[in-house]
Amino acid sequence: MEYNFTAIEKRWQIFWEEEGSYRTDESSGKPKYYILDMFPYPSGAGLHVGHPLGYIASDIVARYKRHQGFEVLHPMGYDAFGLPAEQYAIDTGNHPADFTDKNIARYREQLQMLGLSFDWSREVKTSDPAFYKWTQWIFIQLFHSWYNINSDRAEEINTLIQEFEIHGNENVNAVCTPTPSFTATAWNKMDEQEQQKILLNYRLAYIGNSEVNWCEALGTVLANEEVKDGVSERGGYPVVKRTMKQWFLRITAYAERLIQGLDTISWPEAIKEIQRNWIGKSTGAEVSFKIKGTHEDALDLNVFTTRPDTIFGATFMVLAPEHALVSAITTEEQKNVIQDYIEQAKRKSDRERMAETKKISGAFTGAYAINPFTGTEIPIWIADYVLADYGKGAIMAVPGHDSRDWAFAKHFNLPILEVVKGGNVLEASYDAKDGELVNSGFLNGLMVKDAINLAISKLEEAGIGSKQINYRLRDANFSRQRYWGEPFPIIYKDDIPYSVNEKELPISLPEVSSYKPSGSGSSPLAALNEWVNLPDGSRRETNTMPGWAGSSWYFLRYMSPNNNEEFISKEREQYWKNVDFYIGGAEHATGHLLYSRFWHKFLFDRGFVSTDEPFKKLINQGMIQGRSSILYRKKDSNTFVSKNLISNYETTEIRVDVNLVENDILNTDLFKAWRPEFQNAAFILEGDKYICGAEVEKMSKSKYNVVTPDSMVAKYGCDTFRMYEMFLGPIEQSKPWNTEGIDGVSRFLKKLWNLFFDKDGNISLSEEKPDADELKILHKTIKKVTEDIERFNLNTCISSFMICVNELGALKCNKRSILEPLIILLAPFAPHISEELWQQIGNNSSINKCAYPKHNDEFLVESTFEYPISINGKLRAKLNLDLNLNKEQIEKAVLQLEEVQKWCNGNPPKKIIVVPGRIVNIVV
RNA sequence: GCUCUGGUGGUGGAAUUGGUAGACACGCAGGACUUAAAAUCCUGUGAUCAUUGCGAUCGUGCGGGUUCAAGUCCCGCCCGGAGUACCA
Repeated sequence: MEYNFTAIEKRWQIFWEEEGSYRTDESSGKPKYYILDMFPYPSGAGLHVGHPLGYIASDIVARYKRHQGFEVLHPMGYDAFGLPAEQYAIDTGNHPADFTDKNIARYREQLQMLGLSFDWSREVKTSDPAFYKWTQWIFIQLFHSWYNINSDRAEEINTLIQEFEIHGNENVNAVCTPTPSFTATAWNKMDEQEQQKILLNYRLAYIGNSEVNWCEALGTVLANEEVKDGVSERGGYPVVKRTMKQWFLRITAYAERLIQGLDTISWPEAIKEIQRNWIGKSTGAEVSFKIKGTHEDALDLNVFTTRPDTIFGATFMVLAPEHALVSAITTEEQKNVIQDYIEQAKRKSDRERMAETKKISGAFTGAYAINPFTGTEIPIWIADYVLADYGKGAIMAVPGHDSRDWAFAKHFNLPILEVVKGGNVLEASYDAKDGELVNSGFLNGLMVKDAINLAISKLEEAGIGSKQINYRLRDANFSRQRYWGEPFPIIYKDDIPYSVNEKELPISLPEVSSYKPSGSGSSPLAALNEWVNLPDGSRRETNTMPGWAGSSWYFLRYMSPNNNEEFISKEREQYWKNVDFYIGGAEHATGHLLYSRFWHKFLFDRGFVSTDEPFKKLINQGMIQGRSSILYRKKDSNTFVSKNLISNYETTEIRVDVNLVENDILNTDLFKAWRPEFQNAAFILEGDKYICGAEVEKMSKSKYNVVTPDSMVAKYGCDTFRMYEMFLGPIEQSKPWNTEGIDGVSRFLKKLWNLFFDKDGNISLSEEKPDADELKILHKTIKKVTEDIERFNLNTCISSFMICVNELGALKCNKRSILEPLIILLAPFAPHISEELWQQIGNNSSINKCAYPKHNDEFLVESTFEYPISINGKLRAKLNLDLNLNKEQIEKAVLQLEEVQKWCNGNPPKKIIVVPGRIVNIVV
């Protein structure tokens, strides 16, 4: 019987579907295992061969865990809100939902074709009102919460209101927008509007009037994570800073816990490091400087520094141009200079500012600060190398020990002072935190570390400074001026935001006539007068939520996807807890993976979930790149020159569809038919072949290098395709797609198939007892495959299967006792062929229900070992010896070898190292 | 610049605790079967030299070191990929 993969795969996919093989059942009483793939955005292009890499890997683990007796949650769904659908809607006038649903249908079809064991009954999409009802609900919880530093967690806003009513805000220790202090009496006297304004300073979802990333081309603001190199991540349009009223989420409240939590989860070190850097914790001190000529209680200049030890070396101060004190301290003579500089800085876009980082610029305010320890007067400058929104927006410049300050000092001819020994401050700044303090009064003679501590305690004693920790992380901008996103569950009364009643959820996305952003900074929803303006005079929030809102919690929804009463069923949450194993790309390191952790910690604080990290283990699959095929066109002609002949001609390169090329040889007939302009193409061949060039680059339509899983499955079957994707190499590594090697896997499955059939094509298994060799082959494979799945080395599993089948083939083994466990072992990797063979050999229930085979060490015991004999560390001979021999016996046997005698040349060996069961090394 | 990664045959890759470098595949070459091709099977395949046989030397980005023994550990460099970028 032929191995007809098309028929086999279809048959079992229908069977599993009908049988409900992959339905998850929380009542099974088994231990749970939650394995998750990252939420795909269903793009119009569908899947290419790179996408399924992670899906296949997670599917193998899911199936393996089921065989191991776990109840497995392995769901799939769609991050369905997003810009491409909206852009399509703007361009065509069609509803983005239609476009999205069409794409989802295509995605699902492709995923099902791969035999992935998802529980499709749990499929979710973020654009479904039944889903975003709960995204809006979580937002309301954020709105109704504040972060209490004393209890170090988020609490319901009522606990804050109660505190205000009794003690005012004097004892409140919260992560909040700076708020003047008030007493209980004052609070109780305030009217509703005043109280709400104050509460907004404390809420975890709040409205801020601050600088945002405005992207004119997209007509919306973007989060820091959505801006790369001064342009939008999607589309690459310029982004400028602009002050707007926006919703923010107070993620900064969780900065420390987001760092600490990294130590408790099993993630790639690289991703953890990216998150640590993104959060950007730095420890130092806040120091307050008096300004010359102002009174005691007048303006102080506060700075943040990580090097309080170098305070004696501070020879000037620098403020950000936007700093609040600038206008107050600037002297009459310097007013114009400063004004000009501020204007000039304002005009620069982020991009220009970045491009000009090497250019040094600044202006002198005319004012002086007083060094609290020396009394020295220090000139105060402004410069755009100091950022307004980091630290205090002001620094004490120590040119001797900070390279940026040094460059600034050189440029403006300011004094440079050495206060830490170790470098030559006339040549370059000495930034290392290592060395002895000099020229520094009471710090002299101390090493940097001790000096930092002493400086801080002196500052604290004098009441002019304290230890301080700063984070680079900013609160997350949560408003988008877009149509295709979740509407906010917020209405305004007299400009004060209130959450809508939870019973009114979901606030559905209304129909609009135009999907275009208004451009003035409001969304298409703002044009819907009837929707916006409510009968009682209040009005709705018209922004929508960003793309990452739904993806920050979707993995919880899979646990109880149809629950209409709660965002997550309590008992289901108790069972599944969090994701055991998460697989996806590394590109979400500072977006999705950080926001999800933030939301999860928040939900944990508020008692809605019982774990404080969402994803216990994370693996990043590598990218599969495209391998483009290149033709060389003779200049100004329709003649194409084969690759190795191009040095004789002047040629230009063009890319050709990789589907017209096999093993780098162009099918010239297909090429002529590809496009009308190539109909009469001529070729200069090598022999009778046209050899193409190749380049590795991103897989994309425009490069004609897209290979789809559909074409691979049609040609080789999905079992072969699945195994080949795994065989390519370690899952984490990026590599170019190359179809050539797939034949090896295809041959392997045919060889396996043939083990089950006699030469007339009839199924034929022997019931004979297996011999020691056969058992060894099987159990060696079981051991290796099991260990490798546990380590997630799926590529070497495939090699082991190949070795096993090759060895059994050589023995012509067709014994049931060997082949039956083998196909169970293989079932997670190639489920269809395994199920087919399983049922052909007389089993009636699905192979999916079988327990995974366990290896038995007894069958693996060897009695002899072929020792590699090296002389001076180089392999010279081999010798088969009994493993029971002791060191002396081995030594004796080895010395008698002719080869050894030859190398010894009559002299006794200097030294012999014998590692029993491993190696013998002789030093001569 | 800083941080993280990686560098092994013609190609994808293996070597899990310092112990036979190149498993397993692809490709290539030769052979068998065939009228022929495809498919299948067998043999060979790191490089150089020697080839009548034995063999010898080199070899995991480069240069050092530790060790009986280094792809693996240590020190210093080079190159690629990713992240980040005036973060005080």
